[in-house]
Amino acid sequence: MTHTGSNGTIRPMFGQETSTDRFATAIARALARAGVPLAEREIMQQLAFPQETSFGDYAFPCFSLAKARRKSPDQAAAEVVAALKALPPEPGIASVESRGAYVNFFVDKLAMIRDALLACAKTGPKYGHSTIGNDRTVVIDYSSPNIAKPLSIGHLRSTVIGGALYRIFGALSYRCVGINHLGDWGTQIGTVIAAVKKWMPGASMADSSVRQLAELYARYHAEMAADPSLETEARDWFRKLENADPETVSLWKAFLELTIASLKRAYERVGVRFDSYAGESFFNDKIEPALKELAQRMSGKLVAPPPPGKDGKAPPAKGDAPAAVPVTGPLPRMRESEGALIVDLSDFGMPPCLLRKSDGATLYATRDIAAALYRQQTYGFARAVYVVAADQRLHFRQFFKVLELAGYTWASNCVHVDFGLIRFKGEKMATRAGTVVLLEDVLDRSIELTVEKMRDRRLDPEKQEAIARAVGIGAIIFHDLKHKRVKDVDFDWEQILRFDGETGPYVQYTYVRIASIFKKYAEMRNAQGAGTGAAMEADLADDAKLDRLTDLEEFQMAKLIHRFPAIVEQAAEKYEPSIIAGHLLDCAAAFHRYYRDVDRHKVVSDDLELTKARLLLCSCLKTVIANGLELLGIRTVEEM
RNA sequence: GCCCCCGUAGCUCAAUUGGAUAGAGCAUCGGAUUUCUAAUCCGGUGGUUACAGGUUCAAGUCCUGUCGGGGGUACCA
Repeated sequence: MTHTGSNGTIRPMFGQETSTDRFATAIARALARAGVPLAEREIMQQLAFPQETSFGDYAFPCFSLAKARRKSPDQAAAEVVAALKALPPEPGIASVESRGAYVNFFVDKLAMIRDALLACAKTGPKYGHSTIGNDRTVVIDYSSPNIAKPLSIGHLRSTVIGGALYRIFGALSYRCVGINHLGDWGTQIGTVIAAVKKWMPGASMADSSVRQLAELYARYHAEMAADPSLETEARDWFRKLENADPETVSLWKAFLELTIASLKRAYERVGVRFDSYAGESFFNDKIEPALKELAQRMSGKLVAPPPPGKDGKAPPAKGDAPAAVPVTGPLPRMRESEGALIVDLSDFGMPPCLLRKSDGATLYATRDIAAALYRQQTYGFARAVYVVAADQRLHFRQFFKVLELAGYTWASNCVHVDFGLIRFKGEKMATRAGTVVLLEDVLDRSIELTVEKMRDRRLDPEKQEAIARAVGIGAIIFHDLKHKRVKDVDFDWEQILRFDGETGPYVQYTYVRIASIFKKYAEMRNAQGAGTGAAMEADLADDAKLDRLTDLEEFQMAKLIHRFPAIVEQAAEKYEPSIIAGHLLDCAAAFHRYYRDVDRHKVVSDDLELTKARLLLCSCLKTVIANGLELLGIRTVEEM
């Protein structure tokens, strides 16, 4: 079975399929030959990266070995090194030494540089991608806002995390289905209809905006507190909708269309897309059959006849199937209790999962179950991922457990990818309380600030707008994705709009600087009457003299490039885009450190051979940044 | 009440999933620009990893308890 573990990690779905690191493999092989009594795979799992890079590139801790051999760890490490030195050298490994309890390995720097740069240059925009997904389907449910409301900053997390996972899994050759499970049904819809009928009679939807609808909703909700009759009115409207009253239905459809159009504009801005907008209403006619199936599988009993169909006619009578099962002996797990239909989960330390209210209506969990069945049937997913806030943990545990108890083997492939709440000055944000910050307002503000910041740069005014958009919005997305999912975040204008330090603009700026180096190079070549820029970057790998890259900083950049594919896999394995964001920050920092030391590292120089080697290195780092940002949904710009 | 998550520098976060001297950014103090874009770089200050026990060769990480913050907890989604 699958669980979002307590710390948010999830059982590995990759297993042995992860692509291998040739250096780690060589080291494991050598250690096994040198008498470490473990399988090569186990050794590889124990390999670590020393945090102090001068200690080596890979390390093997000898504590457990020492215990087995009844020696001190230092001694064991020394013995291993001695044994290693007696063996023929492994390709790619330059030297080994023991330091305390560790066996530290130094890779052949040139080999690492060559591996990294050639692989990266060869695959270019596909660097970091792989085939481990093998076309298996991953269904990702994310964003999923309610209709007739604009997106708030609270929707940002699900939207960008889901969007990033969509692209990350896609890059690993999973076939992704992005689903926006819109909240387009329920009494809240009745409230909106009631409010519109009351205060906007006769107005056409074309003249109104989602924001207006939201305001009406908030107003209605506020007045409801004083006037309870409004509540029944709202409920009546929803009943009308359920009974397919034509006028009400067309109003509802208008809300839906208006909302989707507005959502699509917002999603386009943050680089997110969906394959399906099948919201709650889509499952209305799938709930009863799903319940019936569940009841059959769990020998449960159905309570209360299904409500009448949309057109008032009786629902298609599919036989009076498994009606009441006599209750004898231990209570069936799925049963009637207090007039409601429940699945008893007390064995698992959870409150019961409610499938039908005592008034016959179905609930959140019922709909999710119907949706899961539908998705399994329709898409045959290998994994269903729900990117939903952490306050829904219990709901997902219950709902997955019910699927499991019903005997659906694929229940173990359902995963709740949870994330911390966005709070506003310590409080949960709520539309009703009016403490919402709208997503689009945040994006706009960020773009404005970017424009201000660009003012003192001499940039082509025509390009300015596009640049400001990419940088401003990128800052917001990156700020969200750089933190681990589990953390709650307090919304703070000052922090979200920060452009210095570990931020999106910092990473984008790295890209800009590298692009600028290439411009400089193109100018130089043109002055010499050499080829054009486009061909230039592509050809670099062919004749680059990589042995000219001898500085430590260059090796360190190559190491980061080399690790990128593993980083992407790790991000998928843990459903954690922040791993990619963190790696990009490392890349950016490594480059800036390198770049600022102009005396030693001027890329474009008179030494053409060295220039080309360095250009290739920079080009690869630029590729990693571009690919990483693209996975996060952030655009790159050539200047800023 | 019970269950779940979180607690690391003044602030926001990392820490290769149990490994070496706990690292970054912001803020603050001090430096670097005739240069391929300073949205940058270098250095200083800043830590009893909430607290108390325990397991282990090794604990920020695992276990128990306490404190603090957040969330959830049968007919909302």
